[in-house]
Amino acid sequence: MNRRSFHRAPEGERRQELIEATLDCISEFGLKGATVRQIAIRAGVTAGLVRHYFESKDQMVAEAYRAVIASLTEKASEVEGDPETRLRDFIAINLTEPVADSRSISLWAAFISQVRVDPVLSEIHREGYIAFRNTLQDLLADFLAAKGKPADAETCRAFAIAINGLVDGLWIEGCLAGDLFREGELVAIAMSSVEALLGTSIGNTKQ
Amino acid sequence: MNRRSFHRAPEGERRQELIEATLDCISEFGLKGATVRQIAIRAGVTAGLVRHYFESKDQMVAEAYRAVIASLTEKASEVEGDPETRLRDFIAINLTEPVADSRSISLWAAFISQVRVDPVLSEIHREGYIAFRNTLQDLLADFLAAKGKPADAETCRAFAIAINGLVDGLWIEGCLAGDLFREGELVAIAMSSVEALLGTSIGNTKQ
DNA sequence: GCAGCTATTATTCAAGCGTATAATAATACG
DNA sequence: CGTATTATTATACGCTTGAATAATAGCTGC
Repeated sequence: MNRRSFHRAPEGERRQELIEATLDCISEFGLKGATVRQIAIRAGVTAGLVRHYFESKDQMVAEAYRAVIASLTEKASEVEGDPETRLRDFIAINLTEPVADSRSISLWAAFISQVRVDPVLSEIHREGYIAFRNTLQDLLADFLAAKGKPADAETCRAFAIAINGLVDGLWIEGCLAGDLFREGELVAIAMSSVEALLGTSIGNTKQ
Repeated sequence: MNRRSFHRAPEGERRQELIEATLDCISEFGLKGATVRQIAIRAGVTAGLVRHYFESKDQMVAEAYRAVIASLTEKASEVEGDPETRLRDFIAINLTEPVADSRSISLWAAFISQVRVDPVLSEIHREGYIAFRNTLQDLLADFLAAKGKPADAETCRAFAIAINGLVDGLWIEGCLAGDLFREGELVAIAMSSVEALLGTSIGNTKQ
């Protein structure tokens, strides 16, 4: 009747570990395979503990989704410097690791597939999407203004929609079939495409 | 001890019904909620019948995925007319119903989330992606040639990657948040974006 | 209109699911 | 150093799952 020995995790840390373990399981085994038991094994605890930190498994999964959205968003909103640099970095960040990798898209797709099913996830998604596009739209407004181009709201909106679509689409291509592209090819295509769309150089001189 | 009455379905028809019911359930309840019993109810049969037509539930799901890929692909590859018309129709078809709707993306996402998990689904995905991009690349080669623009393989490849990304990205935006866009807005943005990318009018005169 | 075939139903099974509960080991505090 | 607190383990429960099996209803050909 020996019980396992264990250590009590500091405030909030175990919660974080459980969420991370949830994401690991979802990306490796799918939503279906991310069972409470599997997640507990991954986190190095027993299954019962989940219910000590979360009201239900569903609630834990929803919080895990928030974490995914945050990680996909935060890197891109940390760009600094003049508008041109920020735009360039925004594009590059979203099309290279760690944002662009197969784990990310597995997680993203798993949750997207539930958006129609679960109103909670649906709301989390919508907030994240709007925030992401607004970040891009503001970036474009600054950039166009700096270039002396027309930057009215309607123009920026259309550009933001198009470039958001382009970046998302290339992100997906890269995540799902990265081996079909040469090193840096997707970023290069994105840069020249954005230049063509905006009708302006974005000084992609680092290459 | 009355048994339910039933009718024997003609060759192949029941298979098709089961696959359709599978897709209905996945889009409504997610992969997790698409149980053999739920699928059978949707198809109007009992659960046992599934195993009469398929070796396992997994095999049925894989065939359902093939059906999704086919339905997302076939409409776009049926375009006819001169290269300019075909390119325009290709874009429009992919960004309007029935290709662009919330059911489609739920299904697409559900399967994409499994690509890392299940090698069978992974292979189905890759074939579909390559076929789709090749269709687009051929379309672009014809179009550029007709316009007297350079249409070497490398150029077409880059354009195909970019436009594929753009269309996919806009498709996702439209599917997930269609209410954030005005009627026809996404198609219009796609058309003018492609014109900017290719540096050529695509005679979007129908508008 | 009957005999044979098989598509379909009905029922059962073991395994795995999320959750509930009780025992206990680790820590914090006087 | 002893005691209260609670994070964690261990175990059990009711339910659902995909699958296997046996019984039977509907069709086909003669």
